[in-house]
Amino acid sequence: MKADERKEAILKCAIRLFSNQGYYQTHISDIINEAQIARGTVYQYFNNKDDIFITIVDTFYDKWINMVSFELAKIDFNSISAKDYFRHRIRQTLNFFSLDPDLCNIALRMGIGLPEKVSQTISRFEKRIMGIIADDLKLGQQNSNIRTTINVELTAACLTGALLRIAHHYFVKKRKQKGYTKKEIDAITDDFISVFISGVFVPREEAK
Amino acid sequence: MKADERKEAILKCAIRLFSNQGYYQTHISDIINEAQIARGTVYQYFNNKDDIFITIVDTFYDKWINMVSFELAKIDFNSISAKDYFRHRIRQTLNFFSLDPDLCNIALRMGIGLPEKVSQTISRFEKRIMGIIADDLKLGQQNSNIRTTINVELTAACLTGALLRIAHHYFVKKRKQKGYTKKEIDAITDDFISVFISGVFVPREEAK
Amino acid sequence: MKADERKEAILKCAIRLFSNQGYYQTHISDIINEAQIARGTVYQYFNNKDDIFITIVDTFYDKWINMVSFELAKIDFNSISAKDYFRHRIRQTLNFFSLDPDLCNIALRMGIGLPEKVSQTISRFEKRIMGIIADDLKLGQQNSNIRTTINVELTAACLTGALLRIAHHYFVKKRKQKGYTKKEIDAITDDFISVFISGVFVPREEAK
Amino acid sequence: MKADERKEAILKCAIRLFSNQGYYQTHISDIINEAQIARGTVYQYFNNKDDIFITIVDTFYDKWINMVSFELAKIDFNSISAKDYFRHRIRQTLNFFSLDPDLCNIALRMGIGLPEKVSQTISRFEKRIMGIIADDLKLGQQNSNIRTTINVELTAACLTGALLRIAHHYFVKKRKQKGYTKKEIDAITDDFISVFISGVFVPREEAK
DNA sequence: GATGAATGAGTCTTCATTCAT
DNA sequence: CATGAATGAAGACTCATTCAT
Repeated sequence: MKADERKEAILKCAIRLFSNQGYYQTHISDIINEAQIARGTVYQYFNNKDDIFITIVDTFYDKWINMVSFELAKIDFNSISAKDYFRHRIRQTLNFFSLDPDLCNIALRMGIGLPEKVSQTISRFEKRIMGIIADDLKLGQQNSNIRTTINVELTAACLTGALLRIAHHYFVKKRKQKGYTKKEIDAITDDFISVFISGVFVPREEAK
Repeated sequence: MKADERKEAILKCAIRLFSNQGYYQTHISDIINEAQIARGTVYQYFNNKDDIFITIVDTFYDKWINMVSFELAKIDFNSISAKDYFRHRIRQTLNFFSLDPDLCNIALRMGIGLPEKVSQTISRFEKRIMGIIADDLKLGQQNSNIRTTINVELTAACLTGALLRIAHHYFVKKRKQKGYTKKEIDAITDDFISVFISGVFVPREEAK
Repeated sequence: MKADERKEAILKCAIRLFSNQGYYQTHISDIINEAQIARGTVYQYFNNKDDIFITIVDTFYDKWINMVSFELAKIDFNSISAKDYFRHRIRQTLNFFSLDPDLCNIALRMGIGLPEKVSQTISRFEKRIMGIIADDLKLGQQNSNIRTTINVELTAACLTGALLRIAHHYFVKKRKQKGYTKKEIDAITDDFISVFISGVFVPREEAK
Repeated sequence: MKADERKEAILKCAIRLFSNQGYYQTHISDIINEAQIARGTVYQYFNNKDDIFITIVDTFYDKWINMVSFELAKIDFNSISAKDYFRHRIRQTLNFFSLDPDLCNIALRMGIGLPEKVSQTISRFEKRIMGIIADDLKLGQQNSNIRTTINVELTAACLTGALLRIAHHYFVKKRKQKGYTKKEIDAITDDFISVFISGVFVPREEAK
């Protein structure tokens, strides 16, 4: 097996294990059993256990950033309404999380108590999500699509919390063998938006 | 020192440590250093490390249940509007979390990767919160205060996620030396409600 | 067993093992087998393997420094000849080394390739010996007892090399069950002095 | 690259590494990085790590033996004085050591704690040096050039200890970029001889 | 009850060596 | 011959738990 494939195989096993058992209860022994390799082989591809974990979260993070940036580039800001824009954002993120329940679980549910460096990668991820939502809210306020009376910090946290929880709820706890269909994700997105829409957006008549 | 006081002292130290360092990175050595007691003494009050942790979360859980039940008993359901009822619920929960940032942190941010029995106490806690919110939503639907068109499960998850995140955001990450005042909590509550209210409740005119 | 006794017992075993097998080939397992204790017990008294080794060398070093300083205080510099002074110095050092062949071996024969911190304690020891010899030589030159024509640096290195090798030769390689007698050490000292004396000191007639 | 050159290249790198880091802290990985070859290639030229180390020391030993024997053959024993004979011996040895500081370091400073077979090659080297010095002393005694009263064993140990330490002191610790000149080595030799000569040899008047 | 010395199963990590390509 | 992926025995260190005093 080539180096890249082997590294990928190790990561694949590690993702499943970290998701199911968490950082501390996933041992190198588990990984080598799962991947059917020798103990030393792991250390040919990763410096240590932390390195494996960080690689996983960082890769997931990078993919998400790419997805978000790419989708933004495709949007025609003249023809899309603020509501549709938000719906699009929410849908894409949910869609992304839905693609890999294990990665979703690792990224969203790893709490405190991890080694310092590991912990940082997790919190960076969550901070970034919330930061982007806050920026979007401010942008919407400038364009008079978002009420200027809302507490942006709190609203961003609400949206983040709700979003991450929805993701975890459906894609981890209620995971489906074959994943969620596009239709199902759209339905979740619509329900999500219908909860927030009136509270966040100014009524249609008042918007430009 | 009497037995009860000693046990309480150990728990107090353990709460701070578990909150700051998490389950795995909090060692019995840390606890005995902090509590200024001998190693063996811990095992006269607790069976093992898990027992300490579970005692902490369970105590917190029981307090919350008591608070919720007690507050419910005081409400005059004839004179309170659905909106005010929800506002009240949210405010009480936030208030409760705000009382002990360490307990709040332990309860809300301990992810997966804990020993099985420990993990259960955490998820039981979160399930219960979401269950109560879902029940409240259904009750509201029966009383025509909550739109029958909403996805109850999802909305409950949204509210739970937003709620837990807000709690963590303000009471753990942005914790204040002297805790939050009643006024500040009210402000957070109002902001929280204003985000959700129109999306969740039917417009006032249509309600009875 | 009390803490001090236990620590002493561990050190005693470690000294013998380090002397016989060197740093790298002495394993914690060897020490616990020899000392009849559990693995963890070692780590109650020492941070790690390095700590054990450094403790041994540092203790030996401190003893030597004390001996050297103490002996110096007892000397009557008015009545002692330079030759006798040197003989005294040599005898004391040889006497000291002869007391514990294992410590002698550890201190004198541990070469390069040890962990940085460990390596430092060894080289500190050797540097100190050579420094004291160089100081003695300079003092002798000021008092016209030592030829001013000698290369002090080189001569100090010669004396150090010869002294340490003699110590190792007799007290480690040709070690005796019951140690060397005072008489035997005196004989070695005299032989040692007789090799160097005429080459180092100015002839008696020319000295004051 | 031809086989011989390749083997030589590996040894060259290994010498530098063993000298700087010692036996245990020099890993096969270090050698292959330094030599820019593949891991397996090392094992086509050497059986194992010990084999590399032993090859290095043995080669150095053989060179030294050749040098010593060759030099001995050139000496006209009728015209050379005992003092000049010793000076010649010392100069040649110092000269030899000065040629390769790394080999000098490996041969002179590798202490105990090496694998059995490795340890033997080192001690063989040192024993041989001391043996030759002892033989020279005895020869000198037969020719009445060396005092018959000296303790030959001790004196040989002194000379060996001093000689090796001088070599290490100047050629390793105070090594020079371009090596030592013949003139500098002569100076060291003269200083060395002047320390020992009068103490070892019978006064000139008494010699034949 | 309180103590703290002792325990040892359990983990991560290292690194010389092998062998199929 | 050269390569480098794979191996796995071996070693240091951790830490919750026990128990004699």
